[in-house]
Amino acid sequence: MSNNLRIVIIEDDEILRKGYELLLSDVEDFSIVNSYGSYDLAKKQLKEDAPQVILLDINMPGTSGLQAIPEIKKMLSNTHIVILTVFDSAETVFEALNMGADGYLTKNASSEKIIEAIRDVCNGGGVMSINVARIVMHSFQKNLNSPLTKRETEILKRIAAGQTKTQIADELFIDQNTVRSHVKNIYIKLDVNSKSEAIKTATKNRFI
Amino acid sequence: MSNNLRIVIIEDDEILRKGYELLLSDVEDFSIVNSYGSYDLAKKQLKEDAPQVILLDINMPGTSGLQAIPEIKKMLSNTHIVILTVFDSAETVFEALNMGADGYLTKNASSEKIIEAIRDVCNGGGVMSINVARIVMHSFQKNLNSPLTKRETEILKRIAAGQTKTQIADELFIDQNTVRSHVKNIYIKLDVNSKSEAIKTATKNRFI
DNA sequence: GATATATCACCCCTTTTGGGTGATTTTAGC
DNA sequence: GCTAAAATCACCCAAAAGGGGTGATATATC
Repeated sequence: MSNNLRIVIIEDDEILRKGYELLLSDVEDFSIVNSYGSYDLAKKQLKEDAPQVILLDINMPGTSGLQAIPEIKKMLSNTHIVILTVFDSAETVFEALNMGADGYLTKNASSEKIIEAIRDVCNGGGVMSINVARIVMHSFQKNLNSPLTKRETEILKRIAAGQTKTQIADELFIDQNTVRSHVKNIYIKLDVNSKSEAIKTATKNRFI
Repeated sequence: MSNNLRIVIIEDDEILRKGYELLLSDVEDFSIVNSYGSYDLAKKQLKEDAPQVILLDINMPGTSGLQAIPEIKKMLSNTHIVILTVFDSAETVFEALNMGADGYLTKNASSEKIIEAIRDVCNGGGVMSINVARIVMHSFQKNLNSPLTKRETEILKRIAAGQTKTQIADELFIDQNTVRSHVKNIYIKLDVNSKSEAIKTATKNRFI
């Protein structure tokens, strides 16, 4: 009993919260030590709860789940956070991962997936449900209709990496003037007239 | 029969290739139209094969799977590519996704997963197996031990986005001298003395 | 053979950068 | 409440990089 996996649920929808509680307390080696309707309600007691895993909703009254992540991480550095939410925009996913979430499941995840995810994060894994993976994957796929040539793309990538034209010229074994020439063409094609604009436009359109 | 899902397998290991063939040809609405031991062997006939899905290995004699992706995409724009490989370094995964792969499975994926993945990509989804998801997730998680303060991180992010100190000062409503001051501290903390080095170091260590 | 791409050359001037040395005010941790 | 860290601003300097203009040439690619 004492070696059970300690779990806390933070979810404002009472039906869902009770549902998760029921589901997870049925698992032999899981212990639901507490469940809360918001992070604000949870935060004073989390230290005492000392959970290994927190199932965290994002959309909650008061402090949002995203804001809560760094606070939890600070307070309980060894606790794994699994986001369990309906939100699945690319921005939300990335922000959650950036904040330090160990997993991101959407609420249509099956019981087995949730249980599996809890075990996985405890073993140092990261977990995401398939539709989240889909979002992440798509956000990586380059725009195939880039107006930039191969060389121009190469150069713009390096500019985005902070390299100067001199460095780029050296590393590509071409003249600085050639780099300048490419950069000019890049600016024309992207309809910009500075480095930052070029990076912004190219990033937004996934040309690099 | 004519409405069957047309699949091509490109995999140099004959045992595996035959195994996949056997597995997938058992699925009612799947048709293995062809299978090849390398992309070089496949490329002349792929157009004729007109597959909806290609299962593609990465490590193959001749043209690698990664190099093959853009070629396939160009030749068969509506064909979905699912990488099926033992390689699962973050770089490889990202490169494959960047090249335009629609899925990335590792070879320990179960039969059901592979079949599910094939159906998923045909429905416009992206697919990744759990260990790949793990890699992707970890590569997103910021280094929590960054020596940089919040403000310094903010400023370095903007420098990485190609903004000049003037622009940064304007957008953050602070003086250019303040930005300069922060940048100097950033350089000291990262032990670098130029923009590009700072971006490189910070990116490598996931400080930004 | 025409068009796109990649390569290089020289002009101009303005902006940015990086280094140095300082100070003041907030903010945050103990 | 004290102390240290962080954030803010000021002014010096010279070198580097940036951006705009206008060209040429070779090599692909179609």
